[in-house]
Amino acid sequence: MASVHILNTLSRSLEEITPQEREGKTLSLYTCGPTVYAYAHIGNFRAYVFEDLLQRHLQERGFLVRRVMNLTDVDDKTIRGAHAAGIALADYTKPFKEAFFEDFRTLRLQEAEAYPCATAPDQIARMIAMIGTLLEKGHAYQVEDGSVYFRIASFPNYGRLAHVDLENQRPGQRVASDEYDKEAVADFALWKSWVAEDGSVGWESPWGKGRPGWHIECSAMATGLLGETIDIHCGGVDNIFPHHEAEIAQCECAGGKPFVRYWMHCAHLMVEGSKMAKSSGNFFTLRDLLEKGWTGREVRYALISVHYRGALNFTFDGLAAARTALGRLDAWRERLIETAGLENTAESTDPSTEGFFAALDDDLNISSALGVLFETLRESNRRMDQTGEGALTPSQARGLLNWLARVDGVLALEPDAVAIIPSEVEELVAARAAARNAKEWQKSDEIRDQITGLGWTVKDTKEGQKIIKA
RNA sequence: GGCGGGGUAGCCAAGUGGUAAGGCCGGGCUCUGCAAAAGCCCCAUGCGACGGUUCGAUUCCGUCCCCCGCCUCCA
Repeated sequence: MASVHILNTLSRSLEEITPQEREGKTLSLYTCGPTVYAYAHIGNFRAYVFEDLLQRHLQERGFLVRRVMNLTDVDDKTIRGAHAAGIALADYTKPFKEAFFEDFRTLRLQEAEAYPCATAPDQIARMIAMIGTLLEKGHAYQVEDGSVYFRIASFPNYGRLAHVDLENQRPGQRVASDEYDKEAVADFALWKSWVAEDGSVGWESPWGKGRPGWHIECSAMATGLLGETIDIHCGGVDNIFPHHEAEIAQCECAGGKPFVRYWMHCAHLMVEGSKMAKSSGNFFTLRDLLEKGWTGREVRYALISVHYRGALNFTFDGLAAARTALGRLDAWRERLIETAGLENTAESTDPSTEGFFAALDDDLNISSALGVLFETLRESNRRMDQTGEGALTPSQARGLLNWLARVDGVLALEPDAVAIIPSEVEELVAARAAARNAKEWQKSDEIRDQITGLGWTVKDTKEGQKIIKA
């Protein structure tokens, strides 16, 4: 039985992932989702692609993964955006939510079990209940304007995840005007009382009209849907402090149980040496890249092919490399299909191919896994070049295809569905075949130009003409 | 200042106390009417710098240099 090991941010050591129940197979996975005030950029999606790889590999290893991803649809930025647009908050966030799910599918991310929204009435109710509990237990306090803050001094473990000592922290640049009467600078808002800029945004609570703080949103949604102790919690490294630290404080103070067993964080996507961020303006959305002619799976490959804990420099050279590598994989796949023919029985693959999954067991070592994939590709191509002794047999090809199906289950990089070839193009291809048989090369080339003019590319292979969308 | 991640061929990148995976680019060849595609082969005496330990270090230890991130609502 294979065991999956990951680097736990909390312990900073490699740990084997095990279910909470002795004989169980289920793992709960909570992943911080987007704030829907704009289109998510591909830096955001790097985290989601990493989480998708994690989920798929855990499934390959026999676990049942219950994944929840939240959508933050109320915060300063969404309120500001709605206000600027002069529309209701829900109307402002709706198109960004829809776009997010569209991008999600384009990148072949597996569906989560639930996507709770912070503004859902049941979630708001849960947040209010949690805040009430924290107040009762003395972990929170209300200030003059009605806002409620978490009392960090009441939770000695605060800072354990990030390994920070609050005494050594430099004060941040921002000092919000509504936080002047906090007990301690580091105390964070659980409930923000309504102010004029909030417009129509606000919910009634025991502390008056207001809205939840960002941290309590995640705490409430995570424990509400997955239970008081979650197995794996992921996010970007920038969320370790203070967001995840705050989540721990809230959940463990309110519930009294350990909040998360394994914390995993992925490094940033970089652009020319700096972190890709909306605030820096150096970002690309998936839409930007699709418009430039890149496909979802090419972007997925580029994002998935670097280990999640290393910074990934985003470049168009990198995308081009992804495209070429995928083309090789596609050609190999087709060759295997041809070699396998109608053969049903599969010969087991070389044991070394299991190295692909073993590499992922080791904290998702994707580079090593891809190394196995491409070595397998070359070795079997070599054998398909041969005839007679040593040549790849149909049943061996079938075995490799079966293995490849498992690899696809984890990487999800199989080719897009073949585009439907218009009858007009089909006719030209047939005419060209006839011209080629008659060795009328000039006519053949003319027809090829016509096909190209219609937006298709024709290639002459040993098996005849192949047509792909240009 | 505190904490964390990193410096491996033109680019991306894995890895190991015993002599450097893999991908892209580039070069060669094969296939081929041409073109394109594809396949195979080649491509780091070298792993930020300098010391030390060792039979042997890119890998361990020490010192130093450089890059990036977080430090209160950024994945």
